[in-house]
Amino acid sequence: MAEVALVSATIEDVARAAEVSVATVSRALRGLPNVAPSTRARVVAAAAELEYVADPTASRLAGGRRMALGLVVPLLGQWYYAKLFSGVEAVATVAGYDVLPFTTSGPGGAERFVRRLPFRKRVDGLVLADAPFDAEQFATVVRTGVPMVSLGAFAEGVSGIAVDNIAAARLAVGHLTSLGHVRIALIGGSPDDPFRFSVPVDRFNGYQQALASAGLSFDPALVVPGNFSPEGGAEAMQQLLSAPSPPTAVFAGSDEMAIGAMQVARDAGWRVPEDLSVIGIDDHDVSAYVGLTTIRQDVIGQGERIAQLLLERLRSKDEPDEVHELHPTRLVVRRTTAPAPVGASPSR
Amino acid sequence: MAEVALVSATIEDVARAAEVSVATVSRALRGLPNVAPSTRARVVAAAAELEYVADPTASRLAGGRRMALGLVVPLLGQWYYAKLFSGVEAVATVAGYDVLPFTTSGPGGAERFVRRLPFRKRVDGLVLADAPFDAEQFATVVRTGVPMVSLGAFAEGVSGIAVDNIAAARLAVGHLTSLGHVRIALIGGSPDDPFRFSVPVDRFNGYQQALASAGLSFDPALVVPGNFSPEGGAEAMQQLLSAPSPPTAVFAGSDEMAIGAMQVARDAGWRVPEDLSVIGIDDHDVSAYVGLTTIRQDVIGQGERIAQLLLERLRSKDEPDEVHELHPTRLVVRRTTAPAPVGASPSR
DNA sequence: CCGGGATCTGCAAGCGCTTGCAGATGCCGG
DNA sequence: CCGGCATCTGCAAGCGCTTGCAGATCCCGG
Repeated sequence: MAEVALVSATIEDVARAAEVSVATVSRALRGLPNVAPSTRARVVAAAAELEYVADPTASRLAGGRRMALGLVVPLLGQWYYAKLFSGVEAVATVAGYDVLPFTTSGPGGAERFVRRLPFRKRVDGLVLADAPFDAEQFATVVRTGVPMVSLGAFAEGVSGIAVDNIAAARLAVGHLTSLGHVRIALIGGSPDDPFRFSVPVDRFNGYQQALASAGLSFDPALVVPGNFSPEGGAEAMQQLLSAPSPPTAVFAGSDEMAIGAMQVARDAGWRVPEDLSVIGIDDHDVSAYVGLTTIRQDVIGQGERIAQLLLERLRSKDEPDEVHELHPTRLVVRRTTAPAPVGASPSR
Repeated sequence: MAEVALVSATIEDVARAAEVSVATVSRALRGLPNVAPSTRARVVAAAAELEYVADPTASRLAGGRRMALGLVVPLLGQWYYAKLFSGVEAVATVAGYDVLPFTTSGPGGAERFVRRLPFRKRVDGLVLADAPFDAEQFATVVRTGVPMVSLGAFAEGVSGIAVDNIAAARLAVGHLTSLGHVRIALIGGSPDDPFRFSVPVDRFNGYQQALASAGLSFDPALVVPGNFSPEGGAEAMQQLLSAPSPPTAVFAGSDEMAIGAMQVARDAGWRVPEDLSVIGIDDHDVSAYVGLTTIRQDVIGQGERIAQLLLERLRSKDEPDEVHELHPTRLVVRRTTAPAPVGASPSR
């Protein structure tokens, strides 16, 4: 049993114990070639005896690699980003990388992030998730030369993945039109919403396309921002309810907004799905349990994939080809969507 | 406009540009005393011109402090831990610390964590959140000498905070008994559940105390594990429904379990709250929007507080007094609890 | 028995900072 | 006008590793 390690062993202690040089210890412990098996065994034994672990800070300095990935997200603590983080973290950890979160919606927001570029010299690569940057800000970030990949929105020069938001929106709205709905509202992020960048735009486009496919007209009064939160969804629904000619179905850009919206509708005496159909996007952990029809996406899987992409990029010396992957979504029908109420299809 | 910084400036570049020594640059930029104002200005200007930022890795090595906090949680990506993370991260960031997550429920679980002690030499301090360690494992972690604080369960020798789970459970069950409920089920973590450690135990005790206070008898058949997930809550409810004498009210140890339970009950034709009252703990983001009555706790606030506690501990040279803070909870009555159905109060 | 390549190991120079110590300078009161 | 102290600055030794290079050893075929 070893003593309490008030000051823990360094590589030098191990070298002394194994009667080799520190260089050999370093090579032996990291599994590098050109170390005699017997030597390696001796080193490993000494290291174990001393409970030695290499100081990552020193390794990083000497090795020139930070062994850390940055994850830029609007905020932590929201369902989507928490799942994303766990996916990224899982893959990064296995590869020996730490992952450092950077938020762009805290105090100062994206502007502060771009002014400080806090990831400089701390990470080897960056995952930009729904980065709310304008073109100039984006260019500033790119100019740091830090390898990066993007999630949720594609940018020239940067590999990335995203779900096909246009397709997802079409899937959702198509489900509603196939149920006979004619007045279909969209609760999205606001146009100037920093969150999820092009995501709301794509979903809006998909929404319009689906309406067009079904021969339905587009009514701007049925499009309201929802801020990707239950509160925002609730406010949006409030607004829709007071419209001169309210919708019979709502497509919300996230399940959290959908849940907020449903609540308001029910409070106002509308039955879901009899009077109002509601569909979301995400398949949030609780969605199955509130019966919400939704477009499912695999957020953890996206996190894992984007981390892999970044790690590959870091491994390959030569700049790899730019890749833009579209991840699939799936319609999950539950109990918040139903055929349009009869006689409730007004203006056309 | 500076050139593209393929290789970024080091402290030596700045020293050269400002015509001072690297030592002076270091002192000037960090705001240390004994630097002439004019010198400091010159250094700051040079640093700005070169877009210099100190390499944290080098600072850490030289400074002897890792400037990182470890956050040990069962898993990321769950509501509670995501919120916690964001609270910890906010405070740590302001103080210049990174926060590294460590999960204890992934592959290998707590055992792997204790065997590897992956936080060694990487963090200056550790937040143990609902650490699922037995006494021996806990001792091993403590023996590393890394300063630590705990969240969710108190341990001798370690400062920490927690919500008063006994009180919270009493509050919840008291609410139900005051509504006339007599058969009240508890959905908690399982006894051998790694998650949240003493939390389920405390809540169980509070549950029993509240029953006793109301003069109600305790029925072990009404206590089932729920694993702190919606799925677990659903399974638990399934079990309760098939009990010979089912409950009229359910107290779930988390809102996610409550939501899962409600769904199953409703699927089985029970009306909530007319036939079955349900109360949770947490006040999850969506709880307000599904009308769930709950015991609210401020998770982000707990994260902020525990981070402060740890930072204070790191700052003070002398070992500070051990502190055990109990954080308040609050009953939030919504629409899932109601008076016990009449004529439905059987065995007593 | 010898030369040369393959293997193994050690030396020492960093990686980019921080910091204790000492030297240089400037200022004050006596 | 001088000694002494306070203020400012630089020197250089680390922090604990990694890695290019060269020396030492060993083995084999010729």
